[in-house]
Formats: sequence, C-alpha cells, structure tokens
Amino acid sequence: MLYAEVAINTVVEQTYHYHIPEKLEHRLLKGHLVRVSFGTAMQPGIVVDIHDALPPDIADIQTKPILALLDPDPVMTVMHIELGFWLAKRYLAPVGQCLWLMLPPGITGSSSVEITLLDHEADPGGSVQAQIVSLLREHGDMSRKQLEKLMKRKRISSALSALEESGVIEQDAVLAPPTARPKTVRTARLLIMPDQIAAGQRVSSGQWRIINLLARFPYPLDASLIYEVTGASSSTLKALEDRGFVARGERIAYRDSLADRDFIPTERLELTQEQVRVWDVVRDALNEARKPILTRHQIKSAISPGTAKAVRQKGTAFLLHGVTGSGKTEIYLHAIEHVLAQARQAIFLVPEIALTPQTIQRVAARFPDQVAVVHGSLSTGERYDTWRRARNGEINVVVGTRSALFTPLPDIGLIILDEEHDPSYKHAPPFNPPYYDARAVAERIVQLNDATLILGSATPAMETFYRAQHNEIGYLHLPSRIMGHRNRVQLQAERIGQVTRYKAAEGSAMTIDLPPVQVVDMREELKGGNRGMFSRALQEGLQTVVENGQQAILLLNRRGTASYVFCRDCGYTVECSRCDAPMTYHQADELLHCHRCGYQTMPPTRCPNCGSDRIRYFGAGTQQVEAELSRTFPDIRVIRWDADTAMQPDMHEEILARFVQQEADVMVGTQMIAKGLDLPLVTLVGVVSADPGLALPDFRADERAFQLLTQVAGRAGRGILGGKVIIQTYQPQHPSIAYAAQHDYTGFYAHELLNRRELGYPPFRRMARILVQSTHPVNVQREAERIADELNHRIAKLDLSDTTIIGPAPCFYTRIDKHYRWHILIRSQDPTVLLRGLRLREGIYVDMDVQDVL
DNA sequence: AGCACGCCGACT
DNA sequence: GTCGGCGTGCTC
Repeated sequence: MLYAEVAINTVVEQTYHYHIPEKLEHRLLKGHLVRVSFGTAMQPGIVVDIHDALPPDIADIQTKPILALLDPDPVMTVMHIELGFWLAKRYLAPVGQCLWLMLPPGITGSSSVEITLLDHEADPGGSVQAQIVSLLREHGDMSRKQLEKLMKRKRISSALSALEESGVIEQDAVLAPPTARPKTVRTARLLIMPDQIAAGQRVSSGQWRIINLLARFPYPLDASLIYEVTGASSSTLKALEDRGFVARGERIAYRDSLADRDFIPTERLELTQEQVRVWDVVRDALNEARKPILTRHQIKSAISPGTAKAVRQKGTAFLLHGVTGSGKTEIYLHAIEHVLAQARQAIFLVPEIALTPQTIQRVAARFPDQVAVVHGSLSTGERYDTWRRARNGEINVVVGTRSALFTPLPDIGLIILDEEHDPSYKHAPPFNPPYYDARAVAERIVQLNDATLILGSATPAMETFYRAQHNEIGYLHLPSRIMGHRNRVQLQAERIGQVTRYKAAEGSAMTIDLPPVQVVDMREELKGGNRGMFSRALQEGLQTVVENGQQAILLLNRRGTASYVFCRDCGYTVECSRCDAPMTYHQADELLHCHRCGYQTMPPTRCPNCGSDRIRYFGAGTQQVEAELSRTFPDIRVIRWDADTAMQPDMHEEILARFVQQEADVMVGTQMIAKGLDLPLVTLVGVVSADPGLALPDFRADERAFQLLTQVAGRAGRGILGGKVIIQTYQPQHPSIAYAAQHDYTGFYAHELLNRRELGYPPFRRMARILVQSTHPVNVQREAERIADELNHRIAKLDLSDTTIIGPAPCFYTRIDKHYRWHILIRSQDPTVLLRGLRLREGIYVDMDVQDVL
C-alpha cells in the first residue's frame, strides 16, 4: 500500500497521511492537489511526499483514502514544497498556509457541509431537532453555515448527529468547485471555400465579408476579431453556421494584464566600463550556477516520487549598490537575457507596481511577449491564468510585488529585488501568515534552485550591507551616475544652449555628480521673521524653476504625522473614535479623515470640549503645500501625488505621465514620489519638512529617514540641466539629514551600526514582534502580560542568555480600527528557539524579522 | 478552521 | 437536573 503525506490549508502544524486508492496508485505525484476528508470536513490538500509505509508513530491507525485528484498536473514543484516547509519553520506558521502561498486564489472552492432532509414527515423529539426539521421544511436543504445562521446559534452538531442517526437528515461534507476557471472565447472557421458556394445561393454582404476573411486563415479566428474586422454581428455568424458554411467553436484564452498595452521593443544598451566590471561578475555567477538544461520530460520526472533529492543547495547572492541613475536596471536586464538564453526563468521584484511603471515598461519592452506581471490587484481570473501559464513554462519573466516570488516557474535561474531596502518586501499583519521577508525567501529559492540573486539599491538595508561587508553575500558597486552617451549628451546640450556639467567617464559614456544638497535650518528662518512654509532658499529655487520653464518636486515626509484640527483655547484635538488617532482635514471634501481606518466625519465648528469657536487647522499636508504654493506663485501649475489623488492603482501612472509631459511645474507628494522615477526635467527637489518620522519609536526610524532623503535627493538633476536639493529641517545636525546631504551612505551606515551594536538590534541579533490586538483594552494588556510572563519563564528555563524581551507595551499606534494594540519585542540570535510551540489565540501575531514596530 | 469533550453557572 | 457558556485538544 502506498501512502500520501498531505498538507491541509488550515492552522494545523502537521501533515497527515492518507492511503492511495488503486485507481490513483501510479498517477499520484508530489505536488498534486487532492481532495481528502479531514475531521468532518472535506478539504483540499497538497501531496508533499509519497511513502510505501506509514511512519511508526501512526503505524496502527486507520487511514482515510485520497478521494480525488483536483488537477491532473502537479500544482507545485518539489522545490516549492521544500520552500513551504522552510517558510513554516522560519516564520513559525502552519505548513498548509505556507504552501498555499504558491497557489492562486480560487483554485479550490470552499469547504462546507450540506444538509438534506430525507424524512419530510418526521416529528423528532427535542425542541432543537424539531426546529431544525421545520426550518429545512420551510427553506429547503441548505448548508450547515446557513442553518446555524437561521437557528441563531452555533451548537447544533449534537442535534444534527441525532437527526442523522435516526435517518431524518443526511450530512454531506463537500468541496465546492474552483471559483477560478479558464476563460473561453468563441471562435469560428470556414468549412467550405468561397468558390464552392454555388452561384444560386443567396449570401448577404455581411456573410461574404466573414467568408472572405476566414478563407485567408487556415485556422479558427476569434469571433470578437471577426466582428471587429467585418462589422458583422453574431447573428450573421450564426446564420453561416446554420447553413453549414462555418463551424463555431471555442478556445481557452489567457487573461493577461499586459495584453492591451503596447511596448516598443528595445535593444540592450552598451555598458560603461564600470557596469562591465559588475556585469562580468554577475555573468560568471550565472554561468557557474547553470544547471544542465532540462527537457519538459525531465522536469516532469523531477517532480515524480523518488527523485526529490536531486535539488542542490547552492546559489549566489549579490548586493548591487548603485546610486540613483548608476545603471542598475541595465545590469538586471543583461542578467535576465542571460538566464533566458540558458532556458531558465527570472523573477523581477519591485516594491509597488503602481509606483514603478517606468521599470516595468523597460522590462516588458526588452523581452516582448515573455513577461507577465503579478501583484495584488490582479483579478482572480488574471492571477489564475498567469499562474497556469507559468506552470506550463509559457512565461519566462515574472515582474511583480513580493507575492510574485511564489509563481510556480519550473526552473528559476535568477531573482532580482530592486530597491531591496523597501519595507514593502516584508509581509506583515494584518495580512495572513506566514509573515515572510521576500529577501530571505528569495535567497532560499536561489539556494534550492542553484540560481542567482541580485539585491539592488542606492541605500541598502543595514542588514544587507552588513552581510556584504562580512562576505556573506557578494558586493557589487556602481558609484557613478550615467547621463548617457557622450555624443547624445553633447548634442542635447548644444540644442538648448547649456554648458553641461558632465564629465567624460571611461569610454564613450558621460557621468555627473550627485546634486548639491542645501540644508536649511528652519529655526533661523523663524528668527529672520519668515513664518511661512517655504524658506527663502526654497522660494528662490522655485522662482528660478518657474522662470526657466523647468520642474520641481516637493516632498513631505509625513510618516507618523498629519495635519489635524485643534481648539486654540483648550487644546482639544479631534481624534478618530475607533483608532484614538488625530484625524486629518481634507480640503477636497471638507471632511476629517482617519488615515488608519478610513473613518470620515464633519469637522466641528465649535470645540466639543469647551464650546469655543476658535477651531484651527494645524500641520502641513500636501493640500496645504499646494495652497501655499499657489499663494506664493500665482501662475505655478501644481500636481499632487499622494494616496488621495491616486485613488486607483492606474491613477499613479496617469499623474506621473502628466508631470512628465510638463502639464505641471511642481509635483507635491509624500514618500511615493521618492521611488524609482526618472524625471530629467526636474532641477529642484525640496523637502518641505524632514523632521516628522525622525522621532518615531522605531529602531529603523533613522534608517528610513536617511533612505527617503537620499532617494528623493537622487531625483534632482538627472537631466543635462543639472539640479539641486533643499532640505528644510529644525534639526540640521541629525545624522539622517547630515549624511543624506553629503550623499554619504557608508558614513551613515557606520554611524547607525554603532547604535545597533550597542542596543543589540539587527543586524547583530534578529528581532521578532508579538502583536496583541483586541477591541477590549483590558484584555489586550492582560494577554500581552501573560505572554511576556511565559516568555520570561521560558528564557529562564531554556537558559537563553542572548535573548532579551522589550515590553509588553502599547504600540505607537495604540488603537487601529477599534482594536487596541500591545506588543512584545524579542531580540535574539534566533527568536524561533524561544517562540516555537507558543500557543497563539485569536488576535495574536508573531512577526519574525519585523520591519515596522509602530 | 471545525468539532468533541469537559467543566462551570443559570435556567425550566 | 439539563442547557449552553467556552477553554483545550485533535483531526491521518
């Protein structure tokens, strides 16, 4: 007898064994999606292994059978199964949940229990049973969930089993069919050649147009195409079918989010000598890692039982440290091209699809028809189709956000994480576990697949740079900004009559220094009598930009702050009733918004506390900056880019496109404008206020601030016009500001590393966070204290001298959407030792390698 | 996740 | 005395 070890998608930690029925005996493979009975429910499961005997500890139990195969092809490879187990161990999450990361939503339907009334005349004793029977008589058969709802109670199992026992009802656990299905489109083909149609037969002009079109193609055409080309309608096509001239059919069509977009194919660019040195190292690694090319048959047999051990543990990881504009993307594109030539696939991760349209454009244009985009806002159908195409080996490059890592590509040769320092690479509550870090997962995939990882950034995460310094990963450096080919730059400069600041680099490329940064001390501005939002320097800078027809970016670092409403007499501030956070005034709808939960309310005209009518709006939002700009420079055209103006994902691209096309002189925005944009006409970047975000109780606050300022500073002067950066602050000596002003990454790194070492923070120890949430303030605190007690007890018992606990304490955001929040932070070489097997109730989340502790 | 089992207070 | 609350442990 053969047994399948199955992982089920619930919060159980273990796997379960089922015997393989005869009809599946030689068909069942690792990675197959199956239907099994689990407890009383019907559940989907993944076959993670196949054994010829049960493990000794359960040798004498009665196993249930594998009931059905839900997909004829394995839904994941052995590599993906192994990755799932690794995720479960590292992030302390149920293995089923980890494996389900690799599957598209909707691949299985939901599990339920259907109840059928067999004896309509039955009159059972017991009020609960009688009630159930009368409800079934009244409403007809239904699911157990519906019945519980109608009964307004949960405890009906004993009554149900009694009814089933006496033959009154039947309970049937079912697994619904998948909600995601292949999409089919109608097609038509010609059965008869035009010249075979007899002269006497009456054929309308619409029918002739269809016949002539179809006659030109020896295969079926999509009906939609036929209608579009001929102008005929479906009734015309139907008429042709009825006359036997045409056969209609259907084909499976892939839903593709890139399908309706045109990309102009581009060629590879010539590398500078600096890039060549980097590329040589990457290419050698790719060649070193290259496995023999597998045929489709070999790939299939690699996922069959018994050959699992073939997975090698190798792979190479690099940090590609390059300032903005240093040509990192061209290295990525060269590497992708190289692995595609090896018949392997590549994954290219970006922080957010909506904020990096230019990057996606470049990848899609370089590899036409080989790229798919994977991210959270795809429809279920698009995700499902992309997933199937990937599994079938029809996609070579996946571009996407962190979840794209789990696309079931058969032979991953390269993973790129662009802007690797970005916090969005960490999956964290309130999402579902596992709370993985895409950087660590990518490294694991690369090991399992004998592939290559490139982590790219101008401002690498402390942990990443530390690892590069200690030779745990390779270090590649691109210190110069490239402005383009010498001849092209020269021509452009002559055309606009500008003396360039370019320097001839080695070879034919030209480079340019990073823009000068001026730090303005706003305390001095106040002393000088300037109480406005813009310093004199920034005003002059904006004036110059307007006069010369150039462009500027104004950044507001609002992390952890907002403009709020307060009473001048008693100091009362309007707070969200569900989050206890100050509410933000929005000019557009004249309402107060809560940025945590989205709650909206009317601003008060009188103070609810003291009755005063001296209500004031305080603090600067993007709207206020916009208003102040228009006041100071009446003719200036301003465009605002923030979460409010870009409500839908595609709005980002539109706003950006309008700015690129010079429909505005100044763009005002928050963090998002600092991401990977290439805006050659921007000659001035102003940071209106660098201070918010510096004082946050988060050990990464300084790092984040430095990264943001450095990134946004890199936006200036990318064209031949040059540029400058002005940072306004009340603490000009702050390391995050001072080092950013010097474009001094290593200086900041060295400074910050001392802090981290002193406090035992990452990269010296790993940090985990236990987050406790509840709608009851007393419960959260009590639960957090209970967990902390248990952890301290365990530390003593296990003698974990390197493990320290911070808290329990209320989180910085003490309440979000009615939930009070407390947390416990754990610093340790390996927090999983302490946290393994910890009992977690509802509302408790373990976040390993936590990125954000607010 | 469900569901059973088991121990406690509050009802006919 | 039973009904129903929920804390605890198990599902191959």
